[in-house]
Amino acid sequence: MTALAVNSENCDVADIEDVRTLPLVSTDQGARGGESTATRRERKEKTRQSLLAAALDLLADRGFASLSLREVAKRAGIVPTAFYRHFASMDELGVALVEESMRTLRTMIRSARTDPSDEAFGGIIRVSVRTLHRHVRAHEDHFRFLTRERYGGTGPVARAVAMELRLFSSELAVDLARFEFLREWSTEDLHMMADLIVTSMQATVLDLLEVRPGDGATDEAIVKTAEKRLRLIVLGVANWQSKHSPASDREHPRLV
Amino acid sequence: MTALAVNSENCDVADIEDVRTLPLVSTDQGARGGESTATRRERKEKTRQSLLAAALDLLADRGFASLSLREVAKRAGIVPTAFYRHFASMDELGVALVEESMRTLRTMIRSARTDPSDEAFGGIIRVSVRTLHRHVRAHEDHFRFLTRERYGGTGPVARAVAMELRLFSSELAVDLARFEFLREWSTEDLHMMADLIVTSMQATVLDLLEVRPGDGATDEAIVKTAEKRLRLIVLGVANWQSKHSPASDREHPRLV
DNA sequence: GACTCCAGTGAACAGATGTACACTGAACAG
DNA sequence: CTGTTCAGTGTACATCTGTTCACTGGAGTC
Repeated sequence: MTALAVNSENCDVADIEDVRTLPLVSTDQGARGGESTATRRERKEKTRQSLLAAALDLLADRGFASLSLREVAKRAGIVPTAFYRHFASMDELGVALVEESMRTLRTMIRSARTDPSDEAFGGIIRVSVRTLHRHVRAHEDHFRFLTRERYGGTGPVARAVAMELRLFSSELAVDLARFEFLREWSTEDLHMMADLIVTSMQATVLDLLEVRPGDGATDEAIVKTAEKRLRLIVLGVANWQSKHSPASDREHPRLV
Repeated sequence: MTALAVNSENCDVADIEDVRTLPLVSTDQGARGGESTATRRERKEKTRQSLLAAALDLLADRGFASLSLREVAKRAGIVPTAFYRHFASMDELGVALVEESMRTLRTMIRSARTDPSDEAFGGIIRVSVRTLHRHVRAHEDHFRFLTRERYGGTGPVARAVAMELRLFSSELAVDLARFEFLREWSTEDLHMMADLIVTSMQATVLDLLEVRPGDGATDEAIVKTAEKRLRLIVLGVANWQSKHSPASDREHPRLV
């Protein structure tokens, strides 16, 4: 138990970050072989990545809860006990996986935000859904992990995912607030709308992850449905608005 | 292995149904004690229910995949090996649980359908959401199980849930088709709309299941948000309609 | 009353699991 | 060159898992 505590103190992410502040000039001296030999920290980081990759790999068709430490270690090519050099428990590995997956998701958001799309909601919808589609296909494992653990999980992992997704929805609400004709909406309603959009997007992700080759439903069809769904929501929003404040009966940028 | 096969042949639901066709007059003769003594089939059914209840109980804060046969048996008050008298595997128990939960859900639908609500969508929304709320609170375990396994599970259990939910969504689409001003919608679009509604309802269920006492969010707030979400969707639908077929610009029954 | 059936028992198994412990050897610091 | 650090190894153990097998005793049948 004492040994475990020591491990958890020495092998955290925090540790790696701390170490970065130490003098690491010795790399020039140490890394002479070029490839076979590497600095100790490099090696450690590498097997850490192996562990994460191994876990993600095994998670392709199972829940995180059914993953055993030994299994992950074996697939990563290390002995079970060496696992503790990197994570104090499977839960910690899981949280790290959430962070990694969330990085993917955030990259997607940034990509969608900075995309050259005009002010029209219709353009935004098309671009957003296509961005989503592209990223889901490029990182299926991450998205699968996130959706699965969000609803299926229970431990610290599920909590971490839930928190991040709530944050995500809030950010979207802020984005929405920028739109001219949503200016008069209450924050509460904006959040409601953001949640609806996020929920709808999650459904799309699920659809994309569940298509089996030769299942009838193609990616194209799913994307089209997703766009329709969002257009439906936006139409509701527009109408809602004009109902509550007649002043905004002026033209909206082409909506659909 | 042979023994197992024999068990799975003898202990299915099918078996119980078959037995019903046999002469069961002997009950009059056998059940004399009144309560302590019971017919053999009654006893069996009772411990079967115990098994299902035990599993559902354990599933309160865990995934089905992390449930062990021994655990369930122990909580049901029987020895592990006796489990096989009722189910050939945990998966089979899981599927039975899906059926039981789905019965709850269908009861809810029927209750919502036959409720005295006028033709107005607004009334329907209010009644539906309140019906949902009531049933979720009355059978939290069932709803928790269904949502968790739908998204988190992987095995036959998850497949069973997915199938039932798809069916559910289809039924809703048929219901929607009855509305006057949706008559011109394509089946495809109706399904899209039904999916959106079901998805939104699922989100509501999740919200309801995740409130912790003293979490800020009350049941009332969740119900209100849920109603808003649905109203938003319906508004979108109404507008969509009037966009695609100008003929229907006539008055809709008061929508919100 | 004698015989069959079968839900539930209890001991036993092979395998997997998490984790403690003592170790090795190469990267590292002086 | 010398001593330290530490990622990774191998052994070991207690615990839990699914499943087998032979059994018991009471309900059900004739």
